[in-house]
Amino acid sequence: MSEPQARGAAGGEHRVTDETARALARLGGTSTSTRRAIIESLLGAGRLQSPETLLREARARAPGTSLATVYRTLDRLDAAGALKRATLASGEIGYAYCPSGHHEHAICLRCGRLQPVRPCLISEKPSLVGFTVTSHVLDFYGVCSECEAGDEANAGSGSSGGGARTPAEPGSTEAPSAVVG
Amino acid sequence: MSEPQARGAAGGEHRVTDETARALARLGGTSTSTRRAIIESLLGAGRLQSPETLLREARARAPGTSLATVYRTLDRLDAAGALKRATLASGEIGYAYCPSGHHEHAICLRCGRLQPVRPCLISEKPSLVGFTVTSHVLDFYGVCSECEAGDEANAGSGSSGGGARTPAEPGSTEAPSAVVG
DNA sequence: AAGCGAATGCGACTCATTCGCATTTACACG
DNA sequence: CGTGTAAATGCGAATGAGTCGCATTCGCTT
Repeated sequence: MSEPQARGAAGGEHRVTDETARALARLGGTSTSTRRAIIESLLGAGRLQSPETLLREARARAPGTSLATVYRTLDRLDAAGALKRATLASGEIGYAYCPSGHHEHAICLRCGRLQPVRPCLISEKPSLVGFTVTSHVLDFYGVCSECEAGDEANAGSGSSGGGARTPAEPGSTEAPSAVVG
Repeated sequence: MSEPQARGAAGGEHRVTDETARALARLGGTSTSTRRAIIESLLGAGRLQSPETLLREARARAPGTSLATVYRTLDRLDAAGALKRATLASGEIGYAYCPSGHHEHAICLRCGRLQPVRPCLISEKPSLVGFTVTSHVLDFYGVCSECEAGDEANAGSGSSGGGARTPAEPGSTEAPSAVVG
């Protein structure tokens, strides 16, 4: 649900634009206003977002944008190995842009916030007999401090058990994108 | 497309049965023949399998099994944190059972073979400010030696080396040949 | 300014996954 | 060793994310 509590991008204006250009370039092909709108929505969020949300935000920048194009753009990003996809605790599927093949993140299953893990924890390949590693994904699932705070604030009124829903069970079905190098 | 392959397990018969019982217990609730059939199909594979394949194999053991129940069983396994789900290179979605919350694997994107990484590379949580980690997933994607061998065997006739994008047969159930482990 | 191929919007379509409900099964109890 | 009851199942319909085909529009090149 969710209103994304617009996070003021304090100070990063220029950098965001820069990153947008880079992402746009990654897509290959021509650079259209629709694509820019989608990329900007993706980058501005800093979290996993549903295609619907992405569409809404993209339309704010480029009216008339269609859901199909949102998916097409995500596909291209995925082909470039720059897309993160995960299923949140709510069941919603979220997408996010992740630059430069960095695929180690901390993911808040409540709000979808995405935080890169630095430095890379897996810098060298493990010794796997009979297996050629081409890429890896390391995800830490959990709850960010803001969501946790909201939790406590809500505790005591109404649904107490609701909080314990299905938060962090390990088996969340996340789907890796085939990140082909 | 697939060979139900008479399960003449030459060695781990007993261990498989044991593991099956454990998995069955994990599901909670009652222990039905349908569930056992599904679990056995899941365990016998040692790789990511599509729900359709799972259904076919389960039916060989318990005729009349329905796809809905396959999904229901997978759901329970997921809730218990014992399910691995991934999309293979062919686009097929595969499911596999992974015991005891171990979530570090080497995954062959061609054939879906799953190989646990041991010992756990991530034994302790990283220091992530403002984030409570509840679980993690570490996957190494690549190609297993068998698929690679099949590749070379096929190479030479046909397109030039660039290829590689040729989608291998979806869900090719090739002959198992030990080694994994 | 004109030409051309890539990109897009729209709506129909696919297909994995889920649901509702009547029926069957597993297990507890007497 | 029958019986009762809640859980589990099968079936087919329903849902919904994601894709496709095609006519139109847009970006870039000349």
